[in-house]
Amino acid sequence: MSVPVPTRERILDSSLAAFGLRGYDSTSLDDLASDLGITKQAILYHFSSKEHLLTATIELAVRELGSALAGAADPQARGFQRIEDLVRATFSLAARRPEVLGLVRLVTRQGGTASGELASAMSVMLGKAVRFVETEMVAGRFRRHDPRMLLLAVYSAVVGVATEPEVMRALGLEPDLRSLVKARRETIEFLRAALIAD
Amino acid sequence: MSVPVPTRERILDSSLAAFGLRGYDSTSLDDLASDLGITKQAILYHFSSKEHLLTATIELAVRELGSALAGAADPQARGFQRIEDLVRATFSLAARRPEVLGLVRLVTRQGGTASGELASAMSVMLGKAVRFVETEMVAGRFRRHDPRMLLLAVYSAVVGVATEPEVMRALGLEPDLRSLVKARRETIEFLRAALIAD
DNA sequence: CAGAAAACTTACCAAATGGTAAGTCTATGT
DNA sequence: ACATAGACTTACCATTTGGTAAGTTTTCTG
Repeated sequence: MSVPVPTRERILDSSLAAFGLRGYDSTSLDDLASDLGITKQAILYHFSSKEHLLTATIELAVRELGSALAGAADPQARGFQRIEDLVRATFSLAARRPEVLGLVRLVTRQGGTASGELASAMSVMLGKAVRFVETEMVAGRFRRHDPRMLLLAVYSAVVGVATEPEVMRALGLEPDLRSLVKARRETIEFLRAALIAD
Repeated sequence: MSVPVPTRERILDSSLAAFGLRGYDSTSLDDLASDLGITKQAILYHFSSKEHLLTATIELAVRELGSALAGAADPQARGFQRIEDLVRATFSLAARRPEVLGLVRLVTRQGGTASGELASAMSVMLGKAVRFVETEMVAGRFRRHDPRMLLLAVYSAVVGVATEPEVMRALGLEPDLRSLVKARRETIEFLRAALIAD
């Protein structure tokens, strides 16, 4: 027998999916409630306002993102292997739970009140990444660039490829699993070419 | 004396800025109207519904995007120079009119009814780009990749860098003009490293 | 200058939305 | 058995939203 999932968690799951895939303003509490088979007031019982729900949802997304990336980042790995691990983890997350990256993107774009936590969480992750990339450059394993700009480009390329199915369609590629696998491989090759000094 | 701008165009300008920067659902017709100092019904006089307004706004964005890129793409240019021209044009557009790329992104992400025209316009542009990249690869001026995947990565990297100020902030970079210029230069170097076979 | 079309505004309206207040049901501890 | 607290639902409510209907003013045209 499966343990029943507490309503609070079910609400957070649903709102992560809805906010991440469709947007905050496009998702009404009534929509969420009827998806879950409860009433809007049940949501407001657990989260005192829609904005509080968004805050809690962002916290959940930060946890999911953090654990997805932390699980992939072997601190022993050096050079391009570590980048590849992270890219794979990001693509895996994009395939399994596209809403997580969608919400990250939503929040990073809109700024907003509730984004403080995500912003600081990202700052921490990116700070580590900057130091790693710098070390690799000093060691001569990566081409020399501005580490922050490099990461911005890498971040954009990976998240973009992983989360823009419509652009894939415009390119005549169906955004199915096989194409995503191919996109991942190509993205990794692309990054390898950009990063590795011959 | 300056010629007065027709209301219809002023509405389109405002809605392009609002839809592109804040999103469709987050922008009410009343908001747009009061920004323009007219009533909501004046908007509905020119555009029979909010969705029609979105359609017309997308058409405007497509025109702006098309002319910005067409102006940059010298058909004589070969090899990486042409990529560089396009990247410069994209960054210039992102700095001058961030809402255009914002709207493109909004539409490519959400799909939606009104996206048909943008999707087909993008298909045309991307189709040309694919053929160009293929030619360059055959001529040995670019590294061999899947051209579509390569373009997806390039598109994502450029649009991402050009339109995600919050990620720049998380990296400790202020999204001002100087940083944008630097981001442009680094992005071009990044792409050059990825594309050019030594 | 008449009048008709274009470009609006004022006045509404129904539905949706976030939120409040109060009640109901159920489990639990005493 | 009973009070109590948690987890809801039913019943509302004020505001916002996209949209309609009916005027009113401006502009063009014959």
